[in-house]
Amino acid sequence: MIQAPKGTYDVLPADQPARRLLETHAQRILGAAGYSRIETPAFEATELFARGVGEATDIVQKEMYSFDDGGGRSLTLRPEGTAPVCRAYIEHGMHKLPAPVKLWYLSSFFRAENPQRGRYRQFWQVGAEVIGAAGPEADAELIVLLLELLEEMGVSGTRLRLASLGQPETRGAYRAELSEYLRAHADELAPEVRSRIELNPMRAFDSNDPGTRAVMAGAPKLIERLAPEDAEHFAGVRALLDAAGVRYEIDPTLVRGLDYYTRTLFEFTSDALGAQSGVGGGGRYDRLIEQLGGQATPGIGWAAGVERILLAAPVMPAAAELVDLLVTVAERDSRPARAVAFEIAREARRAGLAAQLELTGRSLKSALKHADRLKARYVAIVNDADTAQLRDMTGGQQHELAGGAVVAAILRGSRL
RNA sequence: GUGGGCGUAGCUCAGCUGGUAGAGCUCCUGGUUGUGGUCCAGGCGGUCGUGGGUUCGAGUCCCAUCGCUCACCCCA
Repeated sequence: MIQAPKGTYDVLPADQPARRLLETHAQRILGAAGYSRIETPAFEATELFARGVGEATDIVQKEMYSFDDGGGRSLTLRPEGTAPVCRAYIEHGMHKLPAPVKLWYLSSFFRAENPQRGRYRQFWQVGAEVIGAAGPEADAELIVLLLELLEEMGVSGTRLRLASLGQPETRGAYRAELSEYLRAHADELAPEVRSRIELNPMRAFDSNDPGTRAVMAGAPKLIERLAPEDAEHFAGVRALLDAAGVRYEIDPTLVRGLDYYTRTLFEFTSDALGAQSGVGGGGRYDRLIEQLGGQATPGIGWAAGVERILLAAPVMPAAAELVDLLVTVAERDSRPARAVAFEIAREARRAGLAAQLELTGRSLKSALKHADRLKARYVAIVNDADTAQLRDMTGGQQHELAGGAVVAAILRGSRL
């Protein structure tokens, strides 16, 4: 049996209402704040991600679906949304639009990871980007919008973690300082932490090992090393969030797997999820546009995982679709009756009714049973070319009328 | 890439220490000489993930393999 590829899944009809709700909320919340929807290609030049996301990141190193386009160019199924949006911003000269440019998207992304709860190889993200605004208001606004979306969806047990990374130079210097500190205390660290000192020293902050924790308590924090302007920007963001009554915690150990972040970094987690507890997060990327060949332009954005939001949100009962009319025939083999039934269904739809034609040739008993399950209000049973029975399924009353009068009778009957 | 758990009808599952497959739901037909929602009866539907092995005999034991799932890692 051919199955969906590992880490992918079918969005079945029963799954649609919850997704549609998310899309509706995103459209309303972001649209009201002046964000326009954008859709970029599912694949891009590999170089876009190598340069944008960063050569050294896990995403670029081992998680990209890359392929040759047949002409010697390397393309990659997009693993994230910010770099493509920035590429589109540059390509279409959006810097000439009134700043800032505010965009949102709801798209699927691809990463070659081992799947688990809340983590797929093709997954969906809703994301928002503000390009061309450097002040802390943009940061705070974006955070508040994501919070509103999560609240609107009923995502439970959320926490907001906040940090500032400063500038890449600050971060580089800090990283060297931290590595040096860890090396000096190497014999007190857990082996797996020790082996990652050069690779990812920040992970040492997450360790549960007692010895490591003791060492980390005295370790230098990036937030303490921020340049004055960056510290001021961060204080500005915090002041706005405080004033808005948004609860958050400062987490100096917050790390994200993309190299382009500067200054503000944030992440919402939910304890309703499994190991993949992040529902959405983002940060500022003031160097990215320039790095991709545009004019130096500040930017900030977030992305939230659709699957994770849905996992952490209450399950939606599938609302039954309304069916006004099911059209069937009294005698399965009557061709004239079938022709009239076809015409009645068509006429009903043109009149704005939700009308279905019985298509499988079931017995009349079965057709009525079917209508009952569909929650159809009326069933039209076509006798022959001229007459039909119109049955009201709520009460069971039924009367005979001309086939051409069925739709009019329903419209009369359902008028309130 | 690594580790744990699990793979029996479309779905949810049963099948004791090995004796050559079952239930409920769904679906279809009939009970109603065309008329639903309850009820009753019948029917459709399974190479027991796959391939080897042990055995007179394997869904049941052993090995391998594939898939799903959770976790590590990382992230949405």
